[in-house]
Amino acid sequence: MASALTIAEAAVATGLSIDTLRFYERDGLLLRPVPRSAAGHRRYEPQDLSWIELLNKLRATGLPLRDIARYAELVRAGTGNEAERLELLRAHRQRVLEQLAQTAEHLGAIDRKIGIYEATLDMERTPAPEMAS
Amino acid sequence: MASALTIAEAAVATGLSIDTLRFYERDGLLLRPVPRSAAGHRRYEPQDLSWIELLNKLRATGLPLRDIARYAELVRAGTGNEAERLELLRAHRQRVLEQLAQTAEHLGAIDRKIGIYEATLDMERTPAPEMAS
DNA sequence: GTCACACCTGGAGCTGACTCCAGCCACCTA
DNA sequence: TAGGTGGCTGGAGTCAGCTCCAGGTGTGAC
Repeated sequence: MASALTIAEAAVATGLSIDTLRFYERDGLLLRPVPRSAAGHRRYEPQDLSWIELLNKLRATGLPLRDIARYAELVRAGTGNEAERLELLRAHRQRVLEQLAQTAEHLGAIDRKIGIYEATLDMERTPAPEMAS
Repeated sequence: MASALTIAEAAVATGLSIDTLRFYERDGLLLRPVPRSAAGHRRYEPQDLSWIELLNKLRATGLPLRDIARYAELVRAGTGNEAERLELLRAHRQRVLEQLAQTAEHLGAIDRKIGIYEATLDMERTPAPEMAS
């Protein structure tokens, strides 16, 4: 089994820091305690890494760690609570959509501001033609 | 001049809390100290409110308060630094675009996850037709 | 065997962005 | 003139999400 990563490798693979990986585990954000080597060192298996990838996506889209912990708890509890998991994801999806729309709108305002500065600077570079000459 | 708002009114108008309005002012995020009434109470004028609206958009799109303070500082310094302001806004715009793209991508993954749960629950509700009968 | 190295734990510290509080003042109303 | 309301200040507290640290262990290289 070549496919178990050390914590340093897992950090590179997931884009998280070593400290953050340990912190997430302590906080119950993972589906299980990461398996250990004989020496007690963490060995991340593919299932651990793919869960962390999902976790990263949820976090990057703004789901608080508390909610991710709740979701992990549901998954750990096994089949039977799929409706609640679905509800959690749908609620998050909804917020993400709203946030996307908002951001796009605000981006428009920022773009207009940029346009104004561009015009200002353009005018400086090519001043209005002088009256005589 | 009916158009100057108390801090309580400004809070409603901007969606910020009274404490946050004072905090932003203390931290130099506004273009000027908000004018005061004879009693020393803040009176927000239209120009203050419209700056706060821009501030809100920058913040809502993820620009750190430190960078907003820097931008405010440039605006306060008057004409002559438009290139730097433009640079700041363009850099922010770029990050917002990247973040939008990322979020949209992650949303896709979340949607797929939702699809899986929906399928699971659907199957439960309408079990496969039985063999005999 | 001793050195470096990667990793371990529990707990403290930090950053960003607020939020709350005590103690005070000014205006209005009855 | 007494009480209530709304605002003031400076400073402390809070919360999320990490990040750092001291002191310790197991493993391989020389």
